[in-house]
Amino acid sequence: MRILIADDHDLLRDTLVLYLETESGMETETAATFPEALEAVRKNPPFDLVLLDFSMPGMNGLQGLEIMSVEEGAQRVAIISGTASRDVAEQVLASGAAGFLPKTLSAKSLVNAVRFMSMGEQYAPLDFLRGGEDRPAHPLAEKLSQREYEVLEGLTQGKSNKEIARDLDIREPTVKLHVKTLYRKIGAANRTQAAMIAKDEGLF
Amino acid sequence: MRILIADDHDLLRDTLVLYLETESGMETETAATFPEALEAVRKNPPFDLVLLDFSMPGMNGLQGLEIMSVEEGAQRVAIISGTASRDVAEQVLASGAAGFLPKTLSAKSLVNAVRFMSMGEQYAPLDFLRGGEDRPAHPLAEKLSQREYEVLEGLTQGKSNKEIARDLDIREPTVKLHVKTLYRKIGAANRTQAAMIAKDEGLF
DNA sequence: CTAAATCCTATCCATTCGTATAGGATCCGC
DNA sequence: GCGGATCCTATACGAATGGATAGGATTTAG
Repeated sequence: MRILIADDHDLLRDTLVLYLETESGMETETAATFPEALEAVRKNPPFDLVLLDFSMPGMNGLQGLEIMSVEEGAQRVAIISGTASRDVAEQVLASGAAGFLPKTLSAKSLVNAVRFMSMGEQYAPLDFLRGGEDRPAHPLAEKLSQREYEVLEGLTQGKSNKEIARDLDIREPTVKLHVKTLYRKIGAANRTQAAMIAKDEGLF
Repeated sequence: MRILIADDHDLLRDTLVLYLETESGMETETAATFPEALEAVRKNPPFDLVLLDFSMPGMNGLQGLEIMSVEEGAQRVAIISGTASRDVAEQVLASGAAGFLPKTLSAKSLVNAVRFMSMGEQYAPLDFLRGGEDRPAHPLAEKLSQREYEVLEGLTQGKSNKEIARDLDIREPTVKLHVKTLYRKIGAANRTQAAMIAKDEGLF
């Protein structure tokens, strides 16, 4: 089974390659950037599975996934990420990727996931997706109400109160109240700080 | 040599442990959160070196480093991070940590760095620090003037124009102009978007 | 040296943001 | 059913932000 691992973290790449080859006898190739990965797929196909880091040079988030997906030499493409949130994972899976692998996955689970995906299945850790379907389950997010959570998402996208109000179909004064109360809850002094905090906490 | 590896990415932990033990015969212990790491250090000392992930549950950035540094069982403490920037690295080193290890380091370099640090030296990859000493050298940052760069840093910290003006010792109207022009340069519509863009690009 | 470019400073004004305050709606446990 | 909690709505106002415009200082190219 041939696998291409594209990740700019040498540390992970080096150790993961060793693990996959010694523990499960897979044949691996590596790349540190998205262009390198593309080149590897074109020069040395085919790969049973291509693992792309969500945040590496040239990747540009979902864009890289789209490009790699149409390559002949890449039968299946999966995203691996250390920071991405549930929102991102859902977008990845909706784009038809073979799977989404957070780096909080154990090495053993990853091997199983790789096998699973190369058989044509779509993989994602259930607890990762379930985590937010009903409730945020995040240390910070769980203090916020549903509305406040939605408003905070708007803040992280740099939207104005008016835009958020339109998107959520509520009045602007209401948005302003939610904004103010969520500042208190997360300890922000203004909207920029709120957005940065949410980002640091890995929300959205 | 006993090493404690604290990182919430199981994938890295599993593979790194295997690597360190088989390739260089080090004795490792692991933790997935900062509290776990603290417990390990107290229950099972001493460790020659403690590696702390900069962003893991309970870590709180530099705060975790300070706490761990005063522990008896942790002779030396180093920070490991996949996303932190040069600014953070400098703060870490200034706090008296044994070293700063980006995850872009190769596995081989990491082993060398671990040995180096356990001998009492302070380690940091030179190219990582040098990268921004004279010039930003960043695709996005190099379009900005020095002042605009400094103002943008203030934005990412959620400061008001007035605060930024005070910190840089310039007038507030000037800050407002820099803010406006840097919006144009980086394609932001407001300060929150500017901050998020800078964050995404890994500045600061 | 002159001219262009870049940066710092400044003023004016419309819009947005942040906060306080308050009434009404809904859902819950008791 | 009746508090109590939570959420949505609204008004009002001072503070901060975003944009337009313009003059002066400094640097760089020719």
